[in-house]
Amino acid sequence: MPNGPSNRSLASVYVPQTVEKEIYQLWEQGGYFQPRPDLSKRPFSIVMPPPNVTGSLHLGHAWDNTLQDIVIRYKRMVGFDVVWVPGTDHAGIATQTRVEKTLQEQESLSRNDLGREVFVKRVWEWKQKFGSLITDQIRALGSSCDWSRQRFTMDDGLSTAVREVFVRLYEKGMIYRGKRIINWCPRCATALSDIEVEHQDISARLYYVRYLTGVDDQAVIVATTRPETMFADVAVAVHPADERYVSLVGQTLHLPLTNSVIPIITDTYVDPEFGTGCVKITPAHDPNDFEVGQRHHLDMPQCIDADGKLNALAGPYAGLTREQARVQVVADLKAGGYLEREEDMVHAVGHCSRCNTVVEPFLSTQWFVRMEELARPALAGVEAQNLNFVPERFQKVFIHWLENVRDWCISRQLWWGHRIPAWYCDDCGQINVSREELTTCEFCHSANIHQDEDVLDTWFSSALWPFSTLGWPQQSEDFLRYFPTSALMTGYDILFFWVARMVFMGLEFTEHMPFQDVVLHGLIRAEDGKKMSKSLGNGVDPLDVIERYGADALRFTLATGTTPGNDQRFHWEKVEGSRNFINKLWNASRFVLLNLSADGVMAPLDKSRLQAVDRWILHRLNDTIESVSNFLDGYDFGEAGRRLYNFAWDDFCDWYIEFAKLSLYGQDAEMKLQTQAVLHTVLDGLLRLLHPFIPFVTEEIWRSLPQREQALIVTQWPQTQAQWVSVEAEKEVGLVQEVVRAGRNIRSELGISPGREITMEIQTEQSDTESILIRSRLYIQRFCHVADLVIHTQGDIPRLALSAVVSGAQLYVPLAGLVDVGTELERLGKDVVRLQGEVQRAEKKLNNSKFVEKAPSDVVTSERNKLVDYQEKLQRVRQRMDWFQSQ
RNA sequence: GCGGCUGUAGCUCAGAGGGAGAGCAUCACCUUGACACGGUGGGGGCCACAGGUUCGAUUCCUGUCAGCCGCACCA
Repeated sequence: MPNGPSNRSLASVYVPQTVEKEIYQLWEQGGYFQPRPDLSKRPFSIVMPPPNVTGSLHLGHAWDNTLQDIVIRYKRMVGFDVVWVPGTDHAGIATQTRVEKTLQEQESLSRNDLGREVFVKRVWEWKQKFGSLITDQIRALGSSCDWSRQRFTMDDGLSTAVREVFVRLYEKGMIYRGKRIINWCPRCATALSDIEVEHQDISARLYYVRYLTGVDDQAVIVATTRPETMFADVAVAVHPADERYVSLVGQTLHLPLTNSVIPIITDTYVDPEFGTGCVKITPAHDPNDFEVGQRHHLDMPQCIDADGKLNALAGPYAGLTREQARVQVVADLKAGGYLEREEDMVHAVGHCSRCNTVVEPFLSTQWFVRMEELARPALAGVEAQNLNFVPERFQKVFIHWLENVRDWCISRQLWWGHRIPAWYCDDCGQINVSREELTTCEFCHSANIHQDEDVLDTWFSSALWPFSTLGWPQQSEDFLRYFPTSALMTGYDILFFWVARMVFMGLEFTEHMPFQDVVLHGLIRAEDGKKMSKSLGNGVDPLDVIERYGADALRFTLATGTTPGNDQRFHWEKVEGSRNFINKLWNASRFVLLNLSADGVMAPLDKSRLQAVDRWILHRLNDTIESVSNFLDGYDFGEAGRRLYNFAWDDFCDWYIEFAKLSLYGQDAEMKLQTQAVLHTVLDGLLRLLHPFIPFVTEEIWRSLPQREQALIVTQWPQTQAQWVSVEAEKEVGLVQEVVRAGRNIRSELGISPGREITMEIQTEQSDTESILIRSRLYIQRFCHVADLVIHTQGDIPRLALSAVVSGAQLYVPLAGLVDVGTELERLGKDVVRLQGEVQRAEKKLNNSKFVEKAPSDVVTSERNKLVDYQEKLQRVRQRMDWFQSQ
C-alpha cells in the first residue's frame, strides 16, 4: 500500500466522509478485491444477489451486502482464495415499466409508438445512464467485491447461458408451450408466475343467481363472486353424490341476460356444503373451472380480454372493465329478478406483486417449465444434506414449496428481457427452438418464419446466476475454480423466487448444488415494525445514513442488529450508537498512538515481564478472537459484532487503557515499554477483528500504525495463542475490578465530590488476596481517588468508616465527618438483604441431596464456593451492622 | 386448513438447562492529561400464561392467549 505518514496525529473526532472514498480507492486500485492466483489457497466464492440495474440501493441491499462483505473480508484474511462476484439484474417488468413511465411523462409516447426495436434501444440507453448508480452505491458501502468480474444478466455470456438452458430443457421435453390458464396482470399486460401473485383477503359479496331450467319457473341457484364472467359460463356443476340435484343432471339451463344454454354436469370438485352446491363453470376465467373444463372437454370461451375489459361475447357489456361490468351485471340481474340474494364474504384474491392490480386468471398460450423432474433432484439433494440452511428452519419451508410446486410459466409479454429462442414456421407450422438466430425453418427450410414475441421471466436468467456469471456454459477457469460457490446470502423473501430456482437449475446443468450454505436474513423494517415502502413513505435511504454517519456506522448497525433469519427494525439511534462506538475506537487508537515510543519501535512482548493487567487483556483478546471466529464461521454476525463491541469498549477502553496509564505515566521505563507493546498488540488485533465490520475506519487507523507491512484488508486474521490463556490473571483483575467498583460505589452513594481524596483501608485474612491488593494498590488509589491506602491482614477495624465487602476482603473508608449511622445502617441493610437472598438460593440447592448427587461435580463445587463466599460476605456486613447498632 | 416466527427492563433487542443482560431512555455526580459521539455510580424485570420433563426451566416439551409471516383453499 502507499505509505501514509506513520504516527501522524489523529483528530479527536473521526470524520468518515473525508476518509471513506479515499480508502475505497486505495483498496480498489491495490487490486485487493481480486483473487490472487494462488492455488495453494482454498477457494471461497460468493455471488452477489444482483440488484435491479436501474434501481437504487435500499436498506435491504445494504444489510445483505454488509453481511456478505463481512464474510468475504473475514475469509480473505483467514487465507482463502476469495472471490465475490457482483452484478446487476435486468429486472424485466420493473425496468420496462419505469422506462415506459418516463417516456410517457417526458415525451407523451407509449412503447407502441416507438416500436419494439426503438423501445428496447431506449431501455439500453437508460441502463447505460443509470446502471452505474447502484454499483456506485455498493461501493459507498465498502463492499469488497471483484468489480473486474461484474456481470449483467443480459450480457452476451449470460444470454448465451440462458439460451443454452432453454434449448436443452426444450429438447428434453422439460419446457413446453401450451394453452393454459395463467395469472394475467391487465395493467402490466403480461403473464405472471404463481409466486408473483400475492393473495390478499378482500371483503366481497357472494351473489346467488337463478339459472332457469326453462321448465316452468324451475331454477338452479348458483353462487358466485364473479357474476361478470357468466357470459363465458359453459356449464353448471354439482357434486355427483348431491341428492338435491340428481334429477337435474344432464338437463340444461338458460343463462340469465344472454339466454345461452348450458348443461348441468357433475364433478367431485364441487363442495356440496358451500353456497348452494351448484357452481357455474367458466373454464377461461378460473383455474379450478379450467380443470373441470378439461376433464369434461368443455368449450373455453373468453369474455374478458387481455386489457381487463369485456368483449363481444358479453354483448351489451362489451367494453366495460371487469369492475364496471360486475356492477352493471348485478344491477341487471336484480332488475330481471335473477338475483336470489347476496351475502357478504371475505376471500383471498390474487394481486400482481408488482403493481397490486387484481390478477385475472386468463387462458392463453404460454411457455412453461415442467417442474416435477427438476424438483425431484433438488429435494433429494436437500434431504441428503447437500445444502446447509442457516438458520436450519428454512429447509422445511424450502422442501414444502418444492414438494408442491407447479409448472413454471416463464413467458412474459414484455420487450425488455431475453427473447424466447423459438421461431414459428408460417408454412409447415413447426416450432424451431435454437441456440442460433434462425432465418429458415429447420423442418421445411421455408424462410417464412417469425420469432416468438415474448421474453423470459427475469428469474429464469437469475436462476443461472451462480454459474452463468462464472463463465458457464464454457468450462472457464473461473467456473472450474469457483463453482460450486461457497455460500449464498440473501433475504428469506426470495427463497422461492431465486434460491430454489438456482438449486434446481444448478443441479440440472452442473450436477452440483450451486452453493454449500444458504444464509438467509430477514427484512429491514421501519421503526414501528412496518415494512418500508414507497407508498407509506417510511423508507430510509442508506445513502442518507452514510452521508450523516458514515458507511461503517451503517454497517455496524446492520450487522450487530442481526439475529439469524429474523427481521430487524431501523432506528437512527442505533446508527448513532454505532457512530459513537467507531469514534470510541478512533480515540482509543489515538491514545495508543500518542503513547507509543517516538521511534515507533516496539519491544517484543516478554511474558515474564508482563503485569497481571497485561496478561488479563491478552487473555481477553484471545478469548475474543476465538469466539468471534466461531460466530463468523457459523454466520452469526450479530453475536460476533456484539462481542467485539464489548471487548473494545468495556475491556480495552474502560479498563485496560486506564490501567495502562499508570505504567505509561510512571517511572519504570521497562514496564512502560511492555505496556506500549501490549497496547499495540491489542489494538493491532482489535483492528483486524473489527475490519470486516467497519472496514474504513480500521483501515484508516491502520495506516497510522507503525510496523505495518501491508493494507489491513489483506493482513492475516488473528490466531488464538495458548500462551495468552490466563485464568490467574482473570481472577486477579476480577478482584481489582471488584474493589474499584466497591470503592467508587461508596464514593458515589455518599456524595463524596470527585476531587476529594479519601483514605481507604482494606483488610483481608488471605495472603494471596493481600499480595494481589498490594500489587494493584496504585490502580485502586487512582481509580478510587485514594490518597492513603492501607492494606493489612490484621489489626483494628476502623471505627467511624463506610464499608463494603468483596470476595475475601473488606473495604473501609474512614470519613468521620460523612458517616451517618442511620444512612450507613440503611446501606448495609440493603446489602444484607441481597446477600441473604444469595445465601438462601445456594443453600437451598446444596441442601437438596438430589442436586448434589445428580448435578455435574463442577456445578456443585462452584455452588459450594459461592455459598462460602456469600456467607462470609454476609457475616462481615452483619458484624458491621452490629457494630454500628451498638454505638 | 398446513407450516413457521415472536412474546425478557419505559423503548429496541441479545442471551442461555445451574447466580436475569446490552444499547437507548431515565436519575445523580463529573471539563480526571484518547474520547461529552465521553466518564462514574444508581433505579428499573413473577423472562406472556398453564401444565409437563428434570436434582434444577426464563431456556427443553405440550397446550393456551397475543402479535406477525409464509403456503394452500375459497363458487
